[in-house]
Amino acid sequence: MTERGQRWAEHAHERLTARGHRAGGARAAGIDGQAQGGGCCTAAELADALRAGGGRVATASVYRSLTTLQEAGLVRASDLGGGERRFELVHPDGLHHHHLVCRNCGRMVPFTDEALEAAIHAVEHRLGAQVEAHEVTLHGLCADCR
Amino acid sequence: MTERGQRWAEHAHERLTARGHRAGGARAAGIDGQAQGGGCCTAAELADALRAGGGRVATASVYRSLTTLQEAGLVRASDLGGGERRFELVHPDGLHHHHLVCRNCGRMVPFTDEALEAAIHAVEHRLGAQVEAHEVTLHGLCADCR
DNA sequence: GTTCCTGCAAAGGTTTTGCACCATA
DNA sequence: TATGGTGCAAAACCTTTGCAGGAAC
Repeated sequence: MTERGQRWAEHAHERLTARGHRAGGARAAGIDGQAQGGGCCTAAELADALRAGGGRVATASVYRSLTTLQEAGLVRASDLGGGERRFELVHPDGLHHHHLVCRNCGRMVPFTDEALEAAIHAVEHRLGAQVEAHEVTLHGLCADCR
Repeated sequence: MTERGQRWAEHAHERLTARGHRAGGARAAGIDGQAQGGGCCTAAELADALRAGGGRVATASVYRSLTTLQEAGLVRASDLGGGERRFELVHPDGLHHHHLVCRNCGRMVPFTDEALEAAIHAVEHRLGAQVEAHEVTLHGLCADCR
């Protein structure tokens, strides 16, 4: 697990406890699994990962944990295509990234870009809207596969 | 149907014929339904629209038509959340738009933005990737609901 | 001890597949 | 006429919900 993921996991456990939630196995699967997986996992992947480690967890409970994490603003659901919902970490420092999905190797390459964020902010102003979240997904070939 | 949608429908029928596909009822539902619906419909909506007009079409066939349209580069699937896949028109002039999804009224507000496109193009270059398609989705409140 | 979380099972929804029939070219 | 598209039905898939048991506080 990356140090950044570790920090997020601690932050997530603390925030859930502060909100009055209890700590159980499925919650650990949701949080620690996300932190270890880098934060772009499906519910089934998280459940499988915990079961592979000897744990016993129901996929349904992972969904429930992820719903709780969403409500607490700790993860965000995103459909990158493929019919399955993936869940991303929301870091306390506010930094977030977007994704390039490679159609050859299937990898998801995360990236950040200030100009992109600025452009989105400008669109928000121009439309008179109030943007609370946004996602950008690029489809094509990653640098390795090109 | 808008004139732009009309042009797209003719273009789509021509391209499918050129690719050796035959014209049937479900294909008409896929193409004409998309053109009339403005190009942001689910498969079920397209099937219902045709059935409301007295036609008889299976939802499964609409899915098959949409798959064919995707392979021909005439529509693009996008998950805007909500668990259902929506299909958007791909216009021959290359112009495309993105969406603001209002969490209050549920409306999808389309928009275009050159600075946004430029920023994405710059990201593509910086990553050394080859971007073939991209989508930007904003979530929040539209101008009316704010 | 009480409340909430969890596992299991079943239901719900969307999308895909199998197969025989029919229409297009 | 031969091929591919179509409708119907069933399967497959992901996600949600109900319920009783168990764990956390």
